[in-house]
Amino acid sequence: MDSKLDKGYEPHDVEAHWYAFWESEGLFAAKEEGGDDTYSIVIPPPNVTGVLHMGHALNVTLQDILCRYRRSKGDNVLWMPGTDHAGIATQNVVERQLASEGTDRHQVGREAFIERVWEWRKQYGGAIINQLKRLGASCDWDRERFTMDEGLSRAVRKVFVDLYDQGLIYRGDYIINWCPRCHTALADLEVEHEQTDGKLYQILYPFVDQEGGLIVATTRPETMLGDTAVAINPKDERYEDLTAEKVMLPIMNREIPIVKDSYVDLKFGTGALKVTPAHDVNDFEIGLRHDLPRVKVIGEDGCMTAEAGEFEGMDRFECRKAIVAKLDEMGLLKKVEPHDHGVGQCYRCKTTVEPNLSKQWFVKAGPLAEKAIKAVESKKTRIVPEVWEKTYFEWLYNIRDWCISRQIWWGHRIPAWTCQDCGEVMVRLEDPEKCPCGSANLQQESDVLDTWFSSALWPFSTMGWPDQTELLKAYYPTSVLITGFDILFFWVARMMMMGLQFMDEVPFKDVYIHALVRDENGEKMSKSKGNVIDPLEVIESQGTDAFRFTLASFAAMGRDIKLSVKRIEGYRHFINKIWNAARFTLTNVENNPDAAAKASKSTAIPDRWILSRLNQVILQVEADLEAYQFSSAANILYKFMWHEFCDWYLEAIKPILYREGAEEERNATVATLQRVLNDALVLLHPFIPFVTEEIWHHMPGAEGSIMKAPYPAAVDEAVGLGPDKDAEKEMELVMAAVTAVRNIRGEMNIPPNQALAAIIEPTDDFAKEALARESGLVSNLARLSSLEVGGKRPKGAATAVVDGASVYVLLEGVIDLDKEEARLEKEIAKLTKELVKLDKKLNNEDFLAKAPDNVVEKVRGQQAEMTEKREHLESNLEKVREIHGDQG
RNA sequence: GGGCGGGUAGCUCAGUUGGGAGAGCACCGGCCUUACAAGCCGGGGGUCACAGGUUCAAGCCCUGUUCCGCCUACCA
Repeated sequence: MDSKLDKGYEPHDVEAHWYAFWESEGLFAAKEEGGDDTYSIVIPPPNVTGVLHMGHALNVTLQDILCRYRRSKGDNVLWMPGTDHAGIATQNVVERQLASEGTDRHQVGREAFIERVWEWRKQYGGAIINQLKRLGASCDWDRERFTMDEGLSRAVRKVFVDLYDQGLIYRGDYIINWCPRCHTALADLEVEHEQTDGKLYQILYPFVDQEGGLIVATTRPETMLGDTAVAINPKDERYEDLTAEKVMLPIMNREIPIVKDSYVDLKFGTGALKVTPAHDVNDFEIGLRHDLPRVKVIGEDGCMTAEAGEFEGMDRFECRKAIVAKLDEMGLLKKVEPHDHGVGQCYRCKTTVEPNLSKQWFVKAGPLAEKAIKAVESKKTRIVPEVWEKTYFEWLYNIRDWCISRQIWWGHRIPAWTCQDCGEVMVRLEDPEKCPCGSANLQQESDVLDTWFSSALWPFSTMGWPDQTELLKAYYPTSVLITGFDILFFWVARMMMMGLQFMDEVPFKDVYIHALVRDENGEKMSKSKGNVIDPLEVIESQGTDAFRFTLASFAAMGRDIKLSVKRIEGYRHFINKIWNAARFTLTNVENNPDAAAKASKSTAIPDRWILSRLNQVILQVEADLEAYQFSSAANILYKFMWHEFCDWYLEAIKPILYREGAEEERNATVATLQRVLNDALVLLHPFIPFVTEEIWHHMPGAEGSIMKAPYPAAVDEAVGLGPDKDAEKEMELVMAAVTAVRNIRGEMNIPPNQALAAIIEPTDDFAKEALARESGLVSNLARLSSLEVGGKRPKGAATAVVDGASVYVLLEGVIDLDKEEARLEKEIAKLTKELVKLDKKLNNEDFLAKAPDNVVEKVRGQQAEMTEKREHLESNLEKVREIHGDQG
C-alpha cells in the first residue's frame, strides 16, 4: 500500500481501475436466496439503440446511490439491469442500414431481416450498457436482461394468452393512429400533438332534391372523398325546418344521408359536420351509431386508394391541394380561414399520423386500470413526490383501450393463428399444428406487440416469471422504481396493471419520480440551440464523481433540469478538496503510525466538536436518503466536508499535530481525524464511489472495498462519537471570535502576515472560561501574535462584539479611524434594523399572548443578545470618535 | 378545452408541518498561511411576480391577476 497521494485528483485511471475491481470481486451481485433484508430495484431499461443522455445519467445515479447506501446498511441488494428492444426505433435503424446498401426489408424477407437486427444488436446494442458502467452503476450485470430474450419472450407470450383467455385482449376493426412512414399502428400515447397553423375549409354539400345545401367545415378536405354522411345536432334550431334527408357529396357524386347526432358541437362552424368513419375517431363512433359505411380513401402508404376515384395514388397532402382547387373551381369552396389545431405526429419519426381504419389487437384497459388505481389509493404503492398521484389517477380514470399490435417485424410476434380454411382464430402458448376443424392450413398473425407490452412485465419477467423462482420470492415486489415523469403512463402505469394482474401484488412499493433533463427534443436543451450536454463528455472532462454529485444535488429540482458545465466544475473542485483533505489526513496518520493504537478518547474541543457534527450528519444523511431527499443529503455532506471538516477542523487541529511533545494528545487527535475521514468516506461513497474507493485503499487498516464498509454508527462511545452540545457551544464561540478578528482584518485591509495582538473581554461566565481554555486555538486560527483574555478595551483598537464577548484588535498607530468608524456604524445599523423588528414583535400584546412560549422566549433571547451587542458597539464607537476628535 | 408546475441575489436554483431570507457560480477587496491557487480569508447584493385575505406572525396557507413552461383532450 502506498499512502502517498498525488497532488491533484485524476479521475481517469482511477475510475476504470476500481470499476473493474468491483466487477471482478462480484460486489454487485445479489444473493439468489435473498434473506431477511432485501432491497430491489429494476432499472428502467434503456432502448437498445440508445446512447446515454442526461436523463439516463440522473436516473441511474439516483438508483446507484440508493443501492450502494442500502448495501452499506447491510441489505441484500438486487439491482436488475437490462435493455429494451425498442421495436420501431430499432427496426428503423436497421432499415436505414439496409437502405444504404440499396435494399429494403421486403427484399430481404422477414426472417433474414430479424437476423440482421440481432446482428446489429450484438454489435452495437451493448453501447449503452458500457456507458452506464462509466457512470459507476453497480447493477448485477450477470443478470442483465433484454426484452427479446427467450425468458422474457416466454413471459410475454404467457401474458398475452392469459389476457386473451380472460377476454382482456381482443381484435377488431377500429380507427387507430397510423404512421405511414413507419408503416405501423401506434397507441394513442405514441402520438404527439403539435400545435400547427392549419386552415379550416368550408365546403358546400348541395341537397339532393332541393335547392341549397349544407356547409361543412374541415381541416382535412381530402377525407371528404370518404364521407358517408353529414351530421347535425338534433337540438340545432338552425336546422329545425330542414326537410332534406340527403346531400350530394361533391366530386364523388355520391348521395349521403344527413344524420342527427348529439356529438356535433352547436357552437362550431355551421353546425354541420362531415362524417368520415374510416379516417376520424369521432366520425367512426358516429358511423357506429348510425350504421354508416366506412370508405377508406387513404391507404397505408399515405396515398389515396382506389376509393378516391380520380385521385388514386396521389399523396394525401398533394390530394388536399388538388381537392381544394377543384372545389374552388366548382364554386363549392365557401371559405378558407386560418385555423390553429393540434396535429398528431409519430413519436418516433414525426410524420403526421393518419387516423385510419384497420384490424388491430387491443388490451381492454378498464379492469386492469381499476386495480392500478386502487393500489395507489390504498398506498400499497406510494408515489413520491405525491403530486404525481393526481396525474397518475387522471390518466387511469380516463384510460382507453390500448392498441398493442404493430405492423413491424422486430418484436414479439403475436401468438395467434388463423385457420385458412374455416377462419378460426387460435391464441396458444404452444404453436398449434391443427385447427379444431382438422385443417393444418394455419397462418400466424404477422403483427408484433408494442414494445411497452413487454416492458410492462419487466419487474417480474426479469426475475424469471412465469417460473416461480427464488429470485421472485426474494425480491418481488421491488422496493422502489426510480423514473422520470415522462414515462409515467407509458411504463409505470402499465407495469402496475400487469404486476397486479399477474403477480397479484404491486410491482414496487415506492415510485420516485425525478426531474427531467430534456434531450434534443426538449425545450431547454436542443441540438439546434447547441446547448446539449453529452454526459460522456462531462465524464471525460470533469470525472464521474463530480458529475454524479452534481446530479444528486440537482435531484430536488422541479420538472426541468438546466445543467451548466460551470456547476459541474464547482463539484469537481469539491472532489479535489476531498482528495486533498485525504492527503493531509494520511500524511499525519503516517507520521503518527501508532496513533490509533495508543489513542485515548480526545478531549480537545475541535475533536469533540467534529465528532458531534459527524453524529448529526450520519443521522441526517440517513433520514434524507430514506425519504429520497437526494439533494439534501448531498448538500449536507458538501457542507460538512468542505466548510466544517476542511475549513475549521483541519485548521483547528494543526497546532496539535505540529506541536512538539504532547504525544498523547496528538495521538487522540490523529485517531479522531482518521475516524472522521473514514466515516465521511463511507457516507460519501454512494454519491462519489470512485474517489472514495481510491482514498479508502490508502487508509491504514482498511480492508477490501469500501463497498463492504458498513454505514457508520451515529454513536460510538469508545471514540467520543455522539452528540456533544457543550463542545459545539464552545467551538461556536471560538469560531465567532476568530471570524470577528478576520472580519476586522479584512475590512481594514490588513494582510494576513501582519502580526496582530488582540484582547478579548468576556461578558459572561461561560465565555470567560471557554475562551481562556481555547485562547491558543483562537489566536492560532485568527493569526494573532498575542491574545489576552479578560483585558479591557485598549486605546487604538478595532472592535467586534460576539455573543458573550467583546473582541479588541490592537491597531495602535495602524488603525484607520475613518474606516473603523464606518465599520462600527455599519454593524450598528445592521443590528438596529433587526432590533426594530424584534421590538415590534415584543411590544405586540397579541404576539405575547398567542405565540407559543418557546417562540417568545427565543425572540426575547435574541433581543437581549442584540441589544447588548449594540450597546458594546455603540460605546466603542463613542471612544473611536473621541480619539478621532483628539486627532482632528 | 381540462389538468399540473413554476415566477426567490447578476445567473442556475434550494427553502418538507407558517416563527430571525440560503447555496453554487459570477462580482468586489486581501492573500502562494508547510492538504488544496481546482485553494484560503473577508465583503457587497433580494419590497421572495403583482393585488388582496387568513394569522400575533406568510417565501410558505386562501382568493384573484399576470407571465412562462409542461402534460392531456374526440370542436370538425
